[in-house]
Amino acid sequence: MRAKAKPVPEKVTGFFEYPRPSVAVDLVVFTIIDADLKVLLIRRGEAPFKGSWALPGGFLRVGMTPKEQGEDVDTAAARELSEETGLPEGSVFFEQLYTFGAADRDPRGRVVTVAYYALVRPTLAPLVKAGGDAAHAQWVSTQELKRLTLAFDHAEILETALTRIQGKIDYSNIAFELVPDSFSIPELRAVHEVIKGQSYDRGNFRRRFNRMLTDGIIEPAPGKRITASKPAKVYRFRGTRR
Amino acid sequence: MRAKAKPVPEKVTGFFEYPRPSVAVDLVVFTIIDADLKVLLIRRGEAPFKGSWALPGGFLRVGMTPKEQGEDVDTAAARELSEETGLPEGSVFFEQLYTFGAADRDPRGRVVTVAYYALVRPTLAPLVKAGGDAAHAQWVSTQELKRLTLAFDHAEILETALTRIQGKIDYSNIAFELVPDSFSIPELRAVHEVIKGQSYDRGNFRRRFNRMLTDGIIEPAPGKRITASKPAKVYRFRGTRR
DNA sequence: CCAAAAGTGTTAACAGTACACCCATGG
DNA sequence: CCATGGGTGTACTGTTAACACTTTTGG
Repeated sequence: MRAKAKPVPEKVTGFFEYPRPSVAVDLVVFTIIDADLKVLLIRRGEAPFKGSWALPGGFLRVGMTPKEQGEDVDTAAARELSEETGLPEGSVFFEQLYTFGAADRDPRGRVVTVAYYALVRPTLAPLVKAGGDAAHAQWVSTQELKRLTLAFDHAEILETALTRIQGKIDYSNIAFELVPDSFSIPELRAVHEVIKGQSYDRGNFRRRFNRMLTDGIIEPAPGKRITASKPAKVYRFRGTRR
Repeated sequence: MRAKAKPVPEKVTGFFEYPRPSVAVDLVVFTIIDADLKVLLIRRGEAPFKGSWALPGGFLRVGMTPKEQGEDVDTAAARELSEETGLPEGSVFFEQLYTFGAADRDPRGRVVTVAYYALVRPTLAPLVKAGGDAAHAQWVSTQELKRLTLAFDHAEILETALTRIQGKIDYSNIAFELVPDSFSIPELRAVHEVIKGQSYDRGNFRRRFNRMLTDGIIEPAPGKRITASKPAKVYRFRGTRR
């Protein structure tokens, strides 16, 4: 059912003649501060939804000519992520989440948004508000978030992101994106607990961890964690450090 | 060369003034015929990639006014799916896959495509070519597909879809979308084997299946399968029959 | 030495794997 | 009655889960 509908000029299907939607990129940026899962939100300064919280994001930059067609959607996400957090590109893990395309999701006009989620290491999280464009961005706890009303369909996007990371933490390495470069087993366990909203048995978690050790996914790191009690050994993740 | 964007009424952020990409929907439609996983492909009739195989798809219909903003992206996928297969809407399972947004993925201009995958019951598969617009659509085996060159980035999209269903079949119910309404255990096992490209032990697969029985996910159905040997009992999936 | 949190050990239930064997049917 | 493929049983192994116990630190 391509361009059958329309009379077609030579060679080109003619799809340029149809109205096109705007394409946006929205970001669900997570971090963990004080053993609490937080999301980066901005306060909207303009209508619609003026004054309410929203996910950071922006529009895809599109070129005018076939030669210069603008940026990749992934590139746009990386750019926005860097702009909104003030952190250098490449320092934060991110991944495409889902595309939201309800016709009426933006009252201003037709906007299809490609949502991404990102995980900021707690080491970097405090630096975020220093960024230029990010002056209005804030870390909001996912706890108090239930009481807030978000702009557009951003509540749904956020819910999708939460579900995604809750699912992926069990079979992927995303948990390592939420701890410092070297970390103790209890620290990693705390990350799992915060994200899943449940507690894990110390011993059993440790055994799972040990399998990763023998599999070479993680390795011992120098140093210890100074706590109020017995100090914990620290480890390092031996994986793709983008 | 393309329609300059529209002037914008007051109050609006002005994103309408920027050039916008076209948004397409592409479909990876799977079925199983003769114990072989097949994908629905079309032969392109126009440049670019004239004559080569491509995924079915089409452009998102976008309205011109804030009141009439066109169809949801999901709706567009459902519509395309119905048009390309000739099957009624709602008869085929489909789900969003991933959004492909490389700037140069279409030489004609900027096109961001939201890819979906769909699973057609083998009962319906033979009816597909009867559909009006689908006269040029064909089921192609995923085996011989490796030897073909697909248009645009469709090879990558297809690969992503394959990986997705191979992953999901283990923890979801998508396998039931590739068998008739009533099916035997060996038939279901064949689906798993075709998709994963490996064989499963009869007895062990049966045990897994039995757990679903006691969990009430499936239930016995009337009838038997007539084979060249001992007839198999048939079952029914008690789930969302979209 | 005592509280607190790291780290170890033990056991039972369950799920995955491999494989041997029985059963119903068509030819 | 035999080949074929459905259906069952069993023994081994690894994983999960619950929980008790030991060790090392700071105060």
